[in-house]
Amino acid sequence: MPASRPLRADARRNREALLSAARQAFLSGDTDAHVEDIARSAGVAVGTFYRHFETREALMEEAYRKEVDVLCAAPVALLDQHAPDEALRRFLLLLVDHAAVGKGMSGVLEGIMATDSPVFDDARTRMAEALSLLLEAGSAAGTVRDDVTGSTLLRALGGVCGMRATEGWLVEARQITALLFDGLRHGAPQSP
Amino acid sequence: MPASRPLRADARRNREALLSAARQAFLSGDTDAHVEDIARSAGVAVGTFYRHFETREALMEEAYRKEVDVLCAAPVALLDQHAPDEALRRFLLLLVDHAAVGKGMSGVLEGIMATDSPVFDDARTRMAEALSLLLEAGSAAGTVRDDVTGSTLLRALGGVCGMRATEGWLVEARQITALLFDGLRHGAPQSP
DNA sequence: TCCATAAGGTGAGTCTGGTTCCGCTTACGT
DNA sequence: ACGTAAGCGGAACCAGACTCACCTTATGGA
Repeated sequence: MPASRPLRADARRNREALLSAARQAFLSGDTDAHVEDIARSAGVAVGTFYRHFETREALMEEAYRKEVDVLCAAPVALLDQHAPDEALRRFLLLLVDHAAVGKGMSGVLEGIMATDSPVFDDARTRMAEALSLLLEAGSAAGTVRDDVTGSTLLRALGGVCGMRATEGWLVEARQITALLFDGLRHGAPQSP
Repeated sequence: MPASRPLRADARRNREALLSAARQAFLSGDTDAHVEDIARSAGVAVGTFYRHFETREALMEEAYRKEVDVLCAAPVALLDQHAPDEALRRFLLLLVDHAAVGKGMSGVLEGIMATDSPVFDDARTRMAEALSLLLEAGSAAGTVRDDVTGSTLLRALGGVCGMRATEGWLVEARQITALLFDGLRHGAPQSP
C-alpha cells in the first residue's frame, strides 16, 4: 500500500501547485475559493484537480495538515519545558495564534473543532489526543481538574476559532482561553 | 413601516405553513432541508416561498426567532429569582438544554454564536446583550470577573452548540459550561 | 534512440440546489 | 358582481461541485 508507484514528475508538480494555490487562497481568507479558481491559478484544469483530490474538502484537509501537525506536536515539547498547567496554558494560546495566521486557518480550525464533518475526523482525533496529553499530565500533577476530556476541551475551543476578522478578536480570543484555563484549574483536586 | 397592509388571508396561511414546515424539518435534525422540500411539504411552490422569505437562510432565522426570544428573555427572570452568579449558571445550562431541543436548534445556535453570518446578526446582538446583563449583575455583586463581555462569552459558547448527536454530548456540554462558569468566577475580585 | 503504454491532463457536460420571473389566479373592497 | 392589487406556480436560470470519454506525454525497456 505505501507508494504504489512513485508518481510521475508532472503529476507531482501539479499536485504541489494545487496545494500551494489552495494554501495561498485559504490563508488569504478566501475559505470558500472555487475549485475552478484554485485549479486555474495552479495552471491546470478541474479534471486534474479531481485526479489529485477526492473532493474540495479533501484538499482543505490536506492543505492544513501541515499546520495541524505542528500544533499536535507542540504538547510534547511544551510538557518537556514547563509544568503541566503552564504547558496547557501555552498550548491554548498557541492555538489562538495559529487561528490568527489567516482568516482561513481559523475557519479550518473551526471545522476541526466545532463540526462533525468527517473531513476533519483525523485532525480532530489527533488534536483531541494532544489536549488529552496535557490534561492528563496536569491532573496527574494535581493542578488541573480531572473530569474534562481532550475532546470536551476541543469542543469548548470551537467558538474561539470560529471568530474571524472581528475588530479586536485576538483580545477576545485570549480572554476566552484565559477563562477556560481558569476554569480548568478551578476544579483541580486541591483548590476548590 | 409597521403593517404596511394586513397581509391577505391566504398569504398569512401560507407563510405560517412554510414556517411550521421549516421548524418541523429543522428541529428533526435536517438543518439543510432543501427549499423545494420545505415548500412542497407546506403545500406551496418555491415561488411562494420566495415571496415570503428573502432567502433560505432568512427562513432559518425566522424559524428560530421564537426560540431565541425565549432564551433572551430568560436572564431578566433569572436575575429576579437568583443571585447573579447563580442566574448566570442557570442561563448557561438553559442554553445547553435549548441546544438539546433538536439537532437543528443546536445548528442554529452555532450559527448565531460561532459565525459572522449576517443572517444571525440580530439574534447574535440580542443574545450578547442578554449575557451582558448577567455578567454585569455578577460583576457588580463581585461574584463574577469583570473583564469579560457578553459577546466574548457568546463566542466561547459557540463550540458547545456546535456539538450534535455525538454519544453523550449532553454530558460534555454541561462540563464545558461548568468549565466556563468556574472560569468566570475564578477571576472575580475577591476570590483569586 | 525510439516506441508502447499506462499514467496523467483536459474541459465540456452533468447534477444538484438555490433564486428569479412572468403570466395566471384569487381575495377583498367598492 | 367586478376590478385590481396581492398572491401563486413552476419552468427557466444560474452557480458551483463533480464526472467522463478522449487526448497527451513521461518513462522504462528494446
